Amino acid sequence: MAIELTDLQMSLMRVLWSRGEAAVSDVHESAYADRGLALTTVATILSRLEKAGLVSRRQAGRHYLYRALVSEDEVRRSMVSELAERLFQGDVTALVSHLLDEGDIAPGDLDRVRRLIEQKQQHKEG
Amino acid sequence: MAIELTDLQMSLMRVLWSRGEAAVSDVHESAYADRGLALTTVATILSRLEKAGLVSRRQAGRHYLYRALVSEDEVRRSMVSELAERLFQGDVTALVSHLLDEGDIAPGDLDRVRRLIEQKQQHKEG
DNA sequence: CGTGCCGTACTACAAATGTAGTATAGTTCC
DNA sequence: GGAACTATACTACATTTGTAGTACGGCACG
Repeated sequence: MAIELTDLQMSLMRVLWSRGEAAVSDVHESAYADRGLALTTVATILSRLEKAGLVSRRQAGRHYLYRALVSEDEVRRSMVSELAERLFQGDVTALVSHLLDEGDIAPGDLDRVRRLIEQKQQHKEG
Repeated sequence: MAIELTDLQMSLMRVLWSRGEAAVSDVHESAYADRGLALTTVATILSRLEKAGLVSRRQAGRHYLYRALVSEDEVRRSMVSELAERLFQGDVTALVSHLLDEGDIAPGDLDRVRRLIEQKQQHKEG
């Protein structure tokens, strides 16, 4: 169940997530902007992802349409918890603390996060 | 500056972080508990880490003593921000939200986190 | 009907990683 | 001094990933 995607794989998956279904050339055009990838490179990655069971494809005319088999949220869950495991021995709270400490969060956002927590706590109580 | 360590590398680094300096055999004994690694495997990883500039070593009698050149916190910062980049396009607040949403945080810890934020906000104000 | 284009399949290759065996050099104990 | 032991160095190999070239098959247009 542990999903680990690299930057490159993520950038292609993102296209599939946003489009639902996409041909190799579609993915290529979207991902090409970021990185100067050859079309065959995109095709290779997509077939590898298919072999790995992360995407499926169906014939549509003469080309294939690819579709993600895992949701972005699943991937996020999996990868974040892998990271928490790797860096904080699974202590998610420690990860949150780390994030708060690092100061990568703007003061305004800190407030937003606090309200998020309060909301969450009221749900529990309610 | 982007540091990316795999599980295996992390488990060896952790030994170095906790001991300060350690011989291959020390690292092996500590990491062996987790995974049934051969001593030469540990040696290989350590020399690769040295080549990568993440650890240094000095002769001590007939063996080497290894020492980490990057701190655990540096590694955490780097890897967490890589992940935030990869999964949330760098939006750290989104990562925090995700963590709060996933419910992997015990209610009590949620409280702890909230207090942490309040503290942090008072520091800013003060 | 032939030719060219489009898209996929197959092949290739270097770097990194997990994993470990073998060779070698120095030390220490009879 | 020789034998055994110990720790490191070197070599090896499969797998994954990034990256792309080439070959091949089918549809479309003239």
